[in-house]
Amino acid sequence: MVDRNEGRALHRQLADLLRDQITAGQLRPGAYLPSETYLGQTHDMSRTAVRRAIDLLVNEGLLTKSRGQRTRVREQRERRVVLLAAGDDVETRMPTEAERHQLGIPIGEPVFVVRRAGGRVELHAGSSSTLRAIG
Amino acid sequence: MVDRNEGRALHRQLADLLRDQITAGQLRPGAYLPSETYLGQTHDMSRTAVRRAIDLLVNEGLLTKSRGQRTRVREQRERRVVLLAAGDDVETRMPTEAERHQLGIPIGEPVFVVRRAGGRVELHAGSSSTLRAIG
DNA sequence: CTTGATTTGTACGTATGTATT
DNA sequence: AAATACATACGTACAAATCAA
Repeated sequence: MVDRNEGRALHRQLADLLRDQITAGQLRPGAYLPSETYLGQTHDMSRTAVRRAIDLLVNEGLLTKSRGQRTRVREQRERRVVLLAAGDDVETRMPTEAERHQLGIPIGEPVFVVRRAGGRVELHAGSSSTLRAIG
Repeated sequence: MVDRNEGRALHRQLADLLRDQITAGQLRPGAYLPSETYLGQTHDMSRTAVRRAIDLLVNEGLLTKSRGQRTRVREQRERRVVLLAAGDDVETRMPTEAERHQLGIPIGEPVFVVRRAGGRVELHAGSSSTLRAIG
């Protein structure tokens, strides 16, 4: 329940509620969220605050939005296995805008940066890759 | 230059300008951004739009904010090396709120999820870890 | 195919609170 | 204590994409 006297920001409280519903499985991958307007009415807060709550979860990788469509719980993508040989290094970070569009990565999903022992650098979408060390 | 007739959202245009200045090295790690108010005046847009631009870059891991202080370009943290043995699997994702606070991870930084061949699962802050496969 | 309703996106303004300088 | 800077919260209006009749 969102409580104005709790001291925490309304949008953070709503984000927590929705996050809990997602992790508890009440909102399953692919499920549609209620509209921003409806969420605002039912939780007695402005659409602005609702949007900020949703944005938090989008950036955590839990939700996807697109204009005109309802917001949905993100579905796990099939993961390809990327093999790591001895000496390969890996970092992770958020993609640049350009990388996001090139690789088709949604907001809220990081990338792997793989530096092969030979020096070559590869970029892999984090949401659809699993690295496996094989030595 | 931000152009209202360009068709793209003002905050996206400003985010692009700032991102370019960061990647070009004109805004170096640790550097302070101008205040939201000043950016709004100089680019002729509302503070609201400026804040949305900055939020984009925070979620890309390029900026850090904290209340009362000016916004800064994020500095690279020292990276610890985490060794991967044959059979270890790695995924990457954004941390949950709880994980972010436990591990002291700023907004916009992903985590490594390392599944050891034995079955144990480790979490490593992406911004301060490099994985190295050793076989 | 067209229309109208729904839903998210952009943009502004205002006011107030809280933390830092 | 005062000024500065970011945070929260509301309201309004309109645009653009999608959906449903």
